Amino acid sequence: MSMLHRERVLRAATSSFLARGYGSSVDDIARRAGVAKQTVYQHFANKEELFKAVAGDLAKRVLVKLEGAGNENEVRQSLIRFAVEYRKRALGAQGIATFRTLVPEVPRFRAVARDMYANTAGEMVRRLAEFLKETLDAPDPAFSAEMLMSMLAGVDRMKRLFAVLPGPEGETARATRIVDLFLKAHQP
Amino acid sequence: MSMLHRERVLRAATSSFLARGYGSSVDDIARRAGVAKQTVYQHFANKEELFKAVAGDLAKRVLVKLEGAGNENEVRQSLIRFAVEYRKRALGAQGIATFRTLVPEVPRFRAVARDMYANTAGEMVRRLAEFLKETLDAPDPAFSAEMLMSMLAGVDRMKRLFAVLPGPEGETARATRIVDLFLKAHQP
DNA sequence: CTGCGACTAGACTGACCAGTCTAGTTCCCC
DNA sequence: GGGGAACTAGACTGGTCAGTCTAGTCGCAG
Repeated sequence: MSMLHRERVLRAATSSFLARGYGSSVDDIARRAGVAKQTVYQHFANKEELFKAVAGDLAKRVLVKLEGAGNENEVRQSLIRFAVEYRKRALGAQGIATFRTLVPEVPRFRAVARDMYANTAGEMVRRLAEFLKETLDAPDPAFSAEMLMSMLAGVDRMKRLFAVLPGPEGETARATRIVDLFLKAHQP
Repeated sequence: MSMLHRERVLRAATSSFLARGYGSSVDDIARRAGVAKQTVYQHFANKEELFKAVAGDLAKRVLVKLEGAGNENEVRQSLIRFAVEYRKRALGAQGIATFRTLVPEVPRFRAVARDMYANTAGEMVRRLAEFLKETLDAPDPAFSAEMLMSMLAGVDRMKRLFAVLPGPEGETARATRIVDLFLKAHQP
């Protein structure tokens, strides 16, 4: 029973925090979980601990695979696949809601926030850098990785965060255009 | 008297909202302004209106000038000056605090948020696109402008938002490196 | 059948807060 | 000197919320 209820609470808390931020009430979370408020406190010491648990779960959902490649065209294809997938996670409704929920609470949870960054965007940069080092022989792969990630989710994330509708360009087309610009900047 | 007090309230509200988000209490803002709570309500119908006024003021502080240029090296220098200045505003303590304050409240003020984007980052993209069209003859200047803005404040903004310390590289050096990468991608 | 641990509904405390109201002050304009 | 607009301190209402407490239910292990 115990773990089952814990899961229910965690799921309800996730959707509640995503929808209304840290301001969501514990009463509301308990109601959504179909559980008594006391049960919430049986599994989590207080609201902050519950939030940390939710935040940890949420952060993990951003990670994207990045497969190796042989010739030059395969590198491009791999990067495009990566780009499309990463944008799907980072710019999708859930990614944006996650961002909106976590960002304002960072001052309250500085250490946790740092870890979360390291396990998500930071980890992504590391993997991408490794890939670029092997395939493109980039002189500063970490820098290159950061630039590609920035182009994939810089202004476009801002637009979504500020409720601005994205342009008419298709997702794949935009990802491809960005990867090609990136590759052009990395020609020998 | 009237305007003087209005200003005091606005300034106090700005620093309060920046420090604690929309959750700041009106009592607190009035106290910081050295003013009775009633006076706040004499100038702003309610807390939401006060927040909108503050948000409008805050947003305007991001805009950066972009001066014209003649030969190729001057273009580079102009872009570097722009890059350094833009990063100073977008990534400085106040820029980050502004971001943290506004982002979670967007759902509450969708229309205002859209306008704010249009007047700041959006306007910036337009000006930059105009500049790139004239100086670099870029085929899609709006896209190029978005990519430069993304590289200037993509991953680096994320790092600051998540309390991750930025690397040891100096601000000017990083801005220069980004501009050079951008220019390399736009060679004919 | 006994005792225990997880659960339930719901009441309760203490705190905080937006917004209103009262009663009185200060200052300026007519 | 009279009137009005902006101001003051502070009390008050009605609401929300985190976290605790009570009293009781349910199922299971010994």
